[in-house]
Formats: sequence, structure tokens, C-alpha cells
Amino acid sequence: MRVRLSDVAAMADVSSATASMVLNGKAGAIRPDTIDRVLVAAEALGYRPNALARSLRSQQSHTIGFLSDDVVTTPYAGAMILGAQEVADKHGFALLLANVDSDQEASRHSLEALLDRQVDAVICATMYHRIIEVPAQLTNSPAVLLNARSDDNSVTAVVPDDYAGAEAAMEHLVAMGHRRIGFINDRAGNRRPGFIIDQTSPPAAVEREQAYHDVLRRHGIDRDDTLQTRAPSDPTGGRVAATALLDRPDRPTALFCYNDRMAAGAYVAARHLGLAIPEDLSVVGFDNQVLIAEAIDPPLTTVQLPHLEMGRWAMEQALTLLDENAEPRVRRMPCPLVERESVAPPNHPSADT
Amino acid sequence: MRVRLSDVAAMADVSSATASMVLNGKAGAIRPDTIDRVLVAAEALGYRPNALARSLRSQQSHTIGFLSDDVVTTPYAGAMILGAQEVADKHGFALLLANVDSDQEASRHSLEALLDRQVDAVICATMYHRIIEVPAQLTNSPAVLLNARSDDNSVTAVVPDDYAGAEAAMEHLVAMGHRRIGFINDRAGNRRPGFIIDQTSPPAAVEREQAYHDVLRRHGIDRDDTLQTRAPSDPTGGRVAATALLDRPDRPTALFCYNDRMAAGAYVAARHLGLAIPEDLSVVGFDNQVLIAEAIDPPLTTVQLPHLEMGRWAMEQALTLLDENAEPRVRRMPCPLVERESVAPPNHPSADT
DNA sequence: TCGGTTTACTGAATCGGTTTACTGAATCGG
DNA sequence: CCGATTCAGTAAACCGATTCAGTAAACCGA
Repeated sequence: MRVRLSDVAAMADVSSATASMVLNGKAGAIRPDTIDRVLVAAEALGYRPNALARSLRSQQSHTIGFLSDDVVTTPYAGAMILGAQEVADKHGFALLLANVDSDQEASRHSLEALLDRQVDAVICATMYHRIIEVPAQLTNSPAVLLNARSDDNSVTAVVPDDYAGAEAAMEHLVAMGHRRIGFINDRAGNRRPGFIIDQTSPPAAVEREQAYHDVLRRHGIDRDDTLQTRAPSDPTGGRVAATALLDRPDRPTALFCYNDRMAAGAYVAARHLGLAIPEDLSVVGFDNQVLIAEAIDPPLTTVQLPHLEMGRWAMEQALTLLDENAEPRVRRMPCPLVERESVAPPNHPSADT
Repeated sequence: MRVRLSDVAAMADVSSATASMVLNGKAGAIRPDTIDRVLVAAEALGYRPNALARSLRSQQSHTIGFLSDDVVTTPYAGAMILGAQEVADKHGFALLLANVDSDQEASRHSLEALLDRQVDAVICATMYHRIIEVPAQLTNSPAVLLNARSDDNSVTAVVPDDYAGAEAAMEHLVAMGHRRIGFINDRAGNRRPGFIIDQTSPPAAVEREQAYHDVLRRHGIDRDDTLQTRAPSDPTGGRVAATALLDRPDRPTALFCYNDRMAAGAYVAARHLGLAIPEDLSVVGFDNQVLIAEAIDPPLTTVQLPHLEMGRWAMEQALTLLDENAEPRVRRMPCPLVERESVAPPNHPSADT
């Protein structure tokens, strides 16, 4: 079997207590030559401590539970996990995965599987920016919400700053000279709840809409509600919505889309109407789904969701929660604008200013 | 703190040995009323066994290590993890994550972190179908390769059946009446090795090329090497390669692309040349990156990489390896053709048959 | 009534470490 | 030269379960 501490101790001719202290750097009162003997023996035998035994005694598993609500449907998960992973690794922690789905019972079970394994903390990630109800079982152990926050902000959380991201996108369009800017928002609804429950409409949609209006107002552009619409957040939804917005004389010169998939749909609509991007129509998306943004022509200017950074931050917080019990804080992570080639000054600047 | 088994035992007025047996269903020789007392006590106290202690004693952590070589860069990871997760969950196993990168030293360290935690088996996943050298540390514990296989097939592994997938794509094109079919393959090279080392050129590229030629030959279509080209596997590579293939009088009526990103590039090339898809040009991709396939117009017919199924299969194998030690086997998972709208019969059937 | 089984449980060892309290020897101050 | 420290290290308890060997009581047949 595996080499045990006692094997090392025997070889070095010391007690396992001594060997333990040496290998853990608590060798304050151990003679240098003894330390050497232990070190040499450990090396010779290729000793690796049994983390289970260590955790049991020290009541610290050096493991963080990562609970997420649907790994497969979005490619976002990877970035969040990687960010968390990266930080965990640097601190000698490992990530224990569990995923919850719409089945309440199964979800509780998954969470308990994590807790039973004595994870030191859990990171609770959602695939879309959400406001969730924190599972009761989580209140005992340190928890960080990732891409979600609790309704009362009583749990440390990190979410994308959708408002600022949308603001940047809109400011960019306005700076390019656009005055008539359409907004295709997500049609909220039929998000299946799950053990994690939406309490209000998705923050992303409301924040981006707010930013859309605020930027226009700030620049003295009159509100025109016919320029705003909602649709399912997929390419088809985007195409249909964009067609409605664009197929008229006073069409907007730019479109701000809820996400890149809808933006891709808007591209299709524009082409069918004979509108060239960016000459006749500028488009900005959201998410920076590189797969889409680089696959469509021209490459899409969009706003990045900082999944990697959020993952990192969440793990950093989780780890600090282990020593200090800090006040819960909610971090809004910036969403930088990623400029590609779908935005240009309008061909025929509208004259409403 | 947490409720321990001894707390339950005390409440039920039995020894912890008895409580243990009752709760583990080995209560063969325990009186029904005693069983009840224990059950009631456990329920009342909300007892949950400490998995660490249990694992230490039973020498089984009920945890599988999931080692992967780069979670973030591709959206494939999610599906593989989810598949593995799903099966693990069903059997009461959890997934412990680790990722390796190009840094050998760091990678060894990650793997050891898994092994130290006494994972019962390890699934070693790569983001691209590869032939890898299995890390020496893995030879002791059960291991399954996911989306990769070892050079000598001495380790159980599951890979996509790239040959059959490409065959299906080509047969589909031929069945639609195409005789002049272009093939844009991946330009192998500058794949950074890593602790996991490529030994030959990527299997996906060679298998798909083989299938391309075999299908043509099978249908008596003469080989025309000017219809085949290679490029970096991104949209730009696809666009450049497709332009070269299409911008000539005897252009192919269909294009088989190494992946969906290149196919998207081919769309761009076609449009610039005034070719309508699928009327003037049929296109088939590979990967079934839904994000791309549904975002471009028309939706892309492509071949699916069965990541979810491979993830499931790998975990199933890993779990069976725990009880029986079966012969290593290598499974080639089918890659189904996903028909969308980018394929149609050729406009002007070529006359070379 | 008595030896032998069964029944229904318990004590204690164990997994592989960590940590505390303690001890024998060396050292030191006076 | 003696009692008090310091030094270097060890025995044993402990983390929270599982499990084997053992035992007291009940039961059983002759």
C-alpha cells in the first residue's frame, strides 16, 4: 500500500510524532540531524501524507465545494470554474463539484454530499446572473455566491456589473455618433426555477435596460419606445426582433442586443434587409461569446462577462472567510467593452438633435 | 458542532457500533425496536455521517478525480464534466477537480493533490481528441482516459469516432448529389504539448481526412487534391481556405470543414464571392458547437462530438474498475450527424462521373 | 439442570495522521 | 555539586467513523 507516516518515522528511527512535526515545519525543538533523517527517509520512501487522515484530525479538508446550477447548457461555466480552480490550487485547496438542477430533492442531496465531505466552504454558482434564495443548509458553512446574489445581500457574492457594461456599450455607440439606437432585450419569463429560485426578473435585463435609458437621457436623446423590444434570447429571437426594428423608414442606425446570440440573429435580419454591418447598421452584443463574436462577419463588438475574474474573486473570498469571518460583501465586477468591427459611425446621422 | 454517530448512539441508548450497523443496513442481528430507536434518534438529531472518517476507515473515498488539461478554452469541458458528474452522482460519488496546463511541474502537483485525497479513480480528460502519454503516478490507481487514449491502448479510454463521423458527413453530401466536395482540414502543429504529450498528429485530423478520401473512392469519385487544403482551425483560417477553394471556375459544390469555426469562416468567404448557402454551396462542419451552428445563417449541418456520452461512459468505466479489474478497453463513441439547413443538392451537378 | 447455541449487543482496535502533556538527559547558575 | 531549566523527543489521546472478537442473557434439548 501507500507509505505511511509511521513508515517514515521507523526508517528515520524516530516517533511518528516527531516525523509529523518535521514534515509540517513545526520542528522548533528538533535537532537538525534528526530533521535531516526524517526528510531523507520521507524522500527515499516517496512519502505523501494521506489528506483524509489529516483532514479528519485537523477539521479542515482544504476542499471547497463548487455548486452550480447547470454546467452543460452554457459555456460560461468553464471560465468560472477555471478562475476558482486557479486560486484554489495556488492555496493548496481542491474543488469538489456538485450540480443542482430543477429537481429540488436531488439538489438538496447534492449539496449534502458536499457538506458530508466536510468542505471548508462552498461556492454557489449560477449560470445566469440571478437573485437567489440561499439554501438553508448553507448558512452553517462559509459560502460565496458566484454570478448570483441573495435577495437581502446577506451573503458574500460577486455578480457582473451589467449596468456599467451596458453603459459602456451605449456610450460607445453614442460616441460614434449614433442617436437612434435600438435595444433588443431579453424576454424574461419561463426560466425554470429550481432549488435556487428567481425572486424577481433577471437583473441583467433590468440593469441593461436602465443603462440604455440613462445613457440616452444623459445625451439629451428623446426616448422612443418603438426602438425597444423584447424577445427570447436566442438567434431566432434576435432575428425576429431586429427585423421588426429595422424594417421601417425611421430605422435605428445601431442596435444594442441583450446577448451575442441575439446579435447574431440581428446580423441575419440586417442582411436580409440589405443592410451592411457596420456601414448601415452598428451592432453591439453582450457576453463576449468568442465562439460567436469571431464566427460572424464582421466580428462582433460586445461586452465581456468577466466569468474568469468572478471565479477568482469568489474563491479568494471563500478562502479569506476561513480565517476571518468578514462582513458579507457584494462585488460588482466590471464588464469591459470588447471592440471588434461591428460598430462604425452612422451613414446618415439622424437629425433629431 | 456537527452531530456525530456517538451522539445518535447515546440518544438511542446503544453503542456506536450498533448505531453504525443500523445506519448502514447491516443490522442483521439487531432487534426491530432497537433499530427504530436508532433511526428515530438519527432523524431527530439530523445526523449526517462524516464522509472523511468513513473514507479513512473504509479506504474508499467515493470520490473520483477529474483531471483535465484546460477547462477554459473550450466549451466542451462542460458536457464532459456533466456527463461524468451525472453518473457519479447516481452512484453516490463526487468529482474532485484538478487541471493541468503546459507547466509540467504544476501539473504533477495537481495530480498529486488528487491522489493525496485518496480518490478512488481518476478520469483524465483532454479538450481535444489526443493520444497521450499516461502520467506515471496514474499507473497505481484505476484510470480512464476521456477524449484521449494512450499510445499503446493499455488504459481504458473513450474517444470520439472521428472516422465514422466524418464518413457520415461525407456520405450525406454524396447522397445529396455532390461530386466535387472540398475538404478544409486542420493545419496540425503548434499544439503546445504539456505534461500530456502529443505523440503523433491529432487523430481527429487524420481520421477525418481518411474518411473523406474513403467515401469519395467508394463512390468512384476521382481524387482531386486541389480540393483539399489545410488551415488554422479558426474562422479566419476557414475563410482564407474556403476563398482559395471557391474562387475558381471548377469550384466544389460542397465543403466539408474540420470544425464549426472554420465553417463559419467558409460562410463569410461564400458570401463575399456571392455564393448562397445552401443553393450554391453546401457546407458541413464538425463539433456541433450549438452556439455557432445556430448563430450563422443558414443554421449549420454538422457532426456532433459526443462529449456528454463520453463523460458518462468514462465515469461508468471508472466505477466498474473499482470492483472488477477488467481488461482495458478503448471505446470509440459515435458522432451523429446533426442536420440543419446548410446542405442541399448541388445547383449544377458536376459532370465528372 | 446443565452444556451448548443463538441472539443482541458492546469494547476496543483501526484507518493515518496531529497535538498535547509529559519525561529523561543535558545544561546551567550559584 | 545540586536543583531548576532547557532540550529533544515520545506516549497517548484524538478526529469520527467501521468492524471484529467477545460476552451476557436467553433459549433449547435431553
